[in-house]
Amino acid sequence: MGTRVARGFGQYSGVARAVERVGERWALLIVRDLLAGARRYSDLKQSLPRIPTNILSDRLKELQEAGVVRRVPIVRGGYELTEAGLALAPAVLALERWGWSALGEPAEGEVVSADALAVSLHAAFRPDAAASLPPTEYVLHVAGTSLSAMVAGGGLDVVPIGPGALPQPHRRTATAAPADVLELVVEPGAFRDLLTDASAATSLRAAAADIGMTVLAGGPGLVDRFRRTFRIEPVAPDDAAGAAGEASVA
Amino acid sequence: MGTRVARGFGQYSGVARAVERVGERWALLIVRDLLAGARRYSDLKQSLPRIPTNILSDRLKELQEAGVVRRVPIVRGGYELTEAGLALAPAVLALERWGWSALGEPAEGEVVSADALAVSLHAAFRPDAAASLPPTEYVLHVAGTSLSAMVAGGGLDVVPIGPGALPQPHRRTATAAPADVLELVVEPGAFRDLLTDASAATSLRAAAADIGMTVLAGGPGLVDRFRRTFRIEPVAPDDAAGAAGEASVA
DNA sequence: CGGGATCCCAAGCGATACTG
DNA sequence: CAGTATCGCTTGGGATCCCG
Repeated sequence: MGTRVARGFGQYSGVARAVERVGERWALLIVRDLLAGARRYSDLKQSLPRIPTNILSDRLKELQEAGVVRRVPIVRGGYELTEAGLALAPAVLALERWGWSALGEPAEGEVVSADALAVSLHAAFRPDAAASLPPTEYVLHVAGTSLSAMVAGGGLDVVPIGPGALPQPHRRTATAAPADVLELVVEPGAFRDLLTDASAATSLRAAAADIGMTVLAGGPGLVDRFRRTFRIEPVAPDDAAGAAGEASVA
Repeated sequence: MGTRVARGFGQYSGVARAVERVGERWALLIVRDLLAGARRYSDLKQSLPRIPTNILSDRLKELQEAGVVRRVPIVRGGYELTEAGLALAPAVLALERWGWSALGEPAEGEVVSADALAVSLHAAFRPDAAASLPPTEYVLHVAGTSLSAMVAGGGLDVVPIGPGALPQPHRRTATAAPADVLELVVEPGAFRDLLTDASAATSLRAAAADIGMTVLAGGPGLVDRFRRTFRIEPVAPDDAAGAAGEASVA
């Protein structure tokens, strides 16, 4: 049939409703990619290489029925988030932050897409830290994909670089070119270390080459600026022998 | 087999990892209930009436492997969240808030559990608003379950009422009895209206009986205080004819 | 009796092939 | 390019059964 009557959980609850709408396999990854901007069917298929085409088709239909996604009027095969879909941003970014704590090294065959990277940057972005820093452009090359993150005055704007399909109405308002530009080539694992603040805190620039990162452009100190602008707090590793009394939401 | 090798998405990404760990059907609802406190197998089975017992068993095993859940040392059949599991709170609460916007009326046969209710209150809680209000206890009776929410100085503590299993180490520190106590009996739909701030803003107390709510105890004004303390912003309904240019995370 | 494990069937998922 | 159709395989659902 394709479109399927969502199997409920029999609960009158917020998360139950949320999971009914965006909890099917692949659905939240589609939402994540659309959070980076409107995309066409083939764009999604490319940034989600392992999704079967029928599943992508089914999910897009279901997400439309759920009021999360709608078609872009003019563009053939174009999809974008509705208001309700955009409202998922806090939840998706929270999951993104949580997922980073478990992100280990990339497994065999795992890819990094530009959209995923863009959302990671949004999840890691610290507006208040950025507000007190001079405008900066960060150009990142990670695992074959490239993007540019403009940071100015507490705001963040990420756009993919390259033969970008679907010209976005990116409101990168013609601000004067930023004084500082940092351009990095990083391997996925090194990118995680960059954001996660893990081990190499101070010796990072020195050991840059060792951990899979090379600075193409940008003076010293810009890497530190990046790390103050983008950071995800790691979660304490699971303690098998934790003391008692642990419960309840913070 | 039971425990299953998690099917990956082939993505090196935070949300992909998150969904691999807690994205299976029912998993996030289990986490939600455990966010309300440690629970036993039978407690979970009761608050999730429609979960097949084998699925509950499988999920608990998987969540343990994922480092999200661990067994409670002494209690037989007791489960609780690990540090990593607790770190899911922001994501679960964000999903809870989003889900409320789509929560409509309860469908036939849908239940409301005390744990779900407790998480809803946490999701709706406004610490800054609460900080400027006098300490208050809210006793809610919704669809057969009851709970007490203590609000004092920007803090919230929710405990179920009744023959509560698994005596929680609830750090409801022996604060002096709150000056004000509001006790309500609300139907599920009315509870949603209470939180969602929807239509009946001012005429709420007058129309209390009409919308399925009765005040058992508490002076006038306490309902308004409740609504200032607990509120979830609704999401604009999906506009099928929205203008162009909508994209990117906020 | 609470805490699970086993079974079977239906539904969802994945891979491939195919069409407007 | 943007999907639809088909076909095995895997998972979830529901009932039953087992074990301490």
